[in-house]
This record gives sequence, structure tokens and C-alpha cells, in this order.
Amino acid sequence: MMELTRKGEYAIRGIVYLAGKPIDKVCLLSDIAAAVDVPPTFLAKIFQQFSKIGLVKSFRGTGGGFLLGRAAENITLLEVVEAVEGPIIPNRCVVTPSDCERSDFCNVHPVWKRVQGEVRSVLEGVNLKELASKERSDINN
Amino acid sequence: MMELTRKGEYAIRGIVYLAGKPIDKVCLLSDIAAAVDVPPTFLAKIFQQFSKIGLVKSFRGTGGGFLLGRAAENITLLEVVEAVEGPIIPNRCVVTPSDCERSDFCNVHPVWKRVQGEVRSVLEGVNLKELASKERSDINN
DNA sequence: CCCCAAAAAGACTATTTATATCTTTTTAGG
DNA sequence: CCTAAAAAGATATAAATAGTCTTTTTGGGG
Ligand code: SF4
Ligand code: SF4
Repeated sequence: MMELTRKGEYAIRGIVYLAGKPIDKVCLLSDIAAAVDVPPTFLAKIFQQFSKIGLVKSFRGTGGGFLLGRAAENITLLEVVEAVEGPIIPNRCVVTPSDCERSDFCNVHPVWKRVQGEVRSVLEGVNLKELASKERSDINN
Repeated sequence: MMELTRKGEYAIRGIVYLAGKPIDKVCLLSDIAAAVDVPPTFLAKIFQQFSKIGLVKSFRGTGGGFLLGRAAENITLLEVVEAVEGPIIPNRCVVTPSDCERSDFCNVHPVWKRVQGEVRSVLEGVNLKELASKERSDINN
């Protein structure tokens, strides 16, 4: 349960790789894909999504490639994940309580809200700079 | 992302309903299903899983039905969810780091461990007695 | 012993989501 | 105008989800 998809995993790998490069280094999709071990065509789709919302900047044609859209420390893991996976929704009633006519009196409902809050909070507390750094942020795996 | 399946949602509804009944009241599957608005055949499958691990007790034949396997206050939401959805796994590397040869140096890995811990902790902090009570546990939805 | 009620077990189906790949088009540099 | 590279769109396959249906087992009561 609650499993990140391949798409999400690949998205993170790709953008973290970018975050580890100099801010002005334009990277080829093919290079990124090879470096992070992701099917290039799949990563292309993912980076198109990133590009649309400005998480990365893209340049076409000769000498083209990708750059981070903002400074790495200003991009949270939450943004990256939600960009490709959609919002964090432990149960549909957290987004539209009206879907379930039990939501008025349901004691489970607030629990899912709490789960959502906790997960978002963890992911929001991590930025791409930390993720890209060579220093292992956490000793205890 | 991280969405509970119908199966999980139905499972919770069903067992919370049981938890709201007197401890010795044997409930018919058909009654439970009707009360919590779940397809009876689907709920049957779910309760079979519960029964196998002792979360509920079942009785066959005339006068048969279901009882809670233990006192409601001793069953956590985490147990219920994991019984039908499997363990809480935000990313496969949290269970088998060896799957990913990047796990040694990956800074994302510990984040997923943290997410897992937070979610489990929230779900473990809620028991069926609370969920079944008429009092709305949380004012702020 | 026979009938009926109810859960258990297993096979089967349809729909949706995930995981890609392939082809064509657009953009840009030299 | 040729080539490099991303964007867009169509297609394909596999797996998971969300059920249903049928048959079997178990137990109680007449
Ligand atoms: S029953 Fe409660 S938890 Fe389930 S969908 Fe409705 S409001 Fe949400
Ligand atoms: S790259 Fe990191 S987060 Fe992704 S699967 Fe490997 S260890 Fe886990």
C-alpha cells in the first residue's frame, strides 16, 4: 500500500541528478537517463511534465537539454512527487468528502487527513539540494 | 498517490461496524454489507482474510456470522489496513534496499523510511473502539 | 438422516492503471 | 537547409483493481 510508482521513482532520480550538476550545466536527456538508469523515452515524458510546470527548463535543438527551473534548495521533494504522481491522497474522501455520505459522522475520515498531513510534511521538509549532496543526510538508514 | 483501494476502505467500514456492535452479537455478512454499503460478495472475500488471521471470528451454518476476534480497543487501524492491503511501503527500497544498487548512497531512501514510520505511527495510534464510537473524535475535520 | 442457512474457497471477468515504446512534429544552431 | 534535440501523440503490453459466480464445506434443527 501507498507505493510510489516507477514513474515517481524515476522522476526523483532524474531531477536529483540535475540538482547535483552546476546550476548552468545543460544536460542531455539521454545522459541523465543513462546516469540514473531509467528508460530514456520514459524519462522524456516525465521531464515534459516537469517542464510544463517550470520545475525544469528545457532547450530544444542543437545544444539543447535540461536545467533546473529554480535553485535546488527551493524545490521540495513534495513538489517533485506531486508533479508526476498527483496530490497525496490517502483516501478519496480527503479531497471530496461529499463523495461519501458517511463523512459527516465518520471517525476514520480525520485519520486520513492526518496521514495526508504527515506525509506532506515529511516530503516538504526535504529539498533537492539536500538530496543531491554527497553527504549522506542520515546515518541510520 | 498513496491511495487506499476500495478493498481497504470496505474492510475498514465492515470491521468498524462490527466494533460498534455488542461484543457477543453475531452479525450476518449480508447485514454488515448492507449497513456499510459494500457489495456483499466483495465483503465476503475481505472477511475471509480477516478470519484467517483472527481479526474476526466466523461461524458457519445456521445462526452463523461474524464476531470481532479481539476487543475493539486492542485492534488498531494499522492492523486492519495491513491485513488487506499488505504492509505500508512508500517505496520498494524500504523493504529490500538490495533491489536498488543506489540505496547505499541514496539520500531519498531514508526519506521513504521516515514516511513509512509516520504513516504507521498514525494508523497504529487509532483503535477500533475509537473509530466505532458515536462521538466524533476530531472536531476540525 | 435430510434440509436449510451461512461462510469458505476457487474460478472467472471487466475495467483501469502502470509501464513503457514508437513515430511524427516542432524548435533551434551552425 | 541539415542536423540535433525536445515535444507531442499514438500505440502496446502487463499488472492491479474491483468485482461476480459457482461450488463446497460446515453446522443447526426437524
Ligand atoms: S467511510 Fe469515512 S473514511 Fe471511508 S470514505 Fe467515507 S468518510 Fe472517508
Ligand atoms: S534511488 Fe534511492 S529512493 Fe530510489 S529506489 Fe534506490 S534507494 Fe530507494
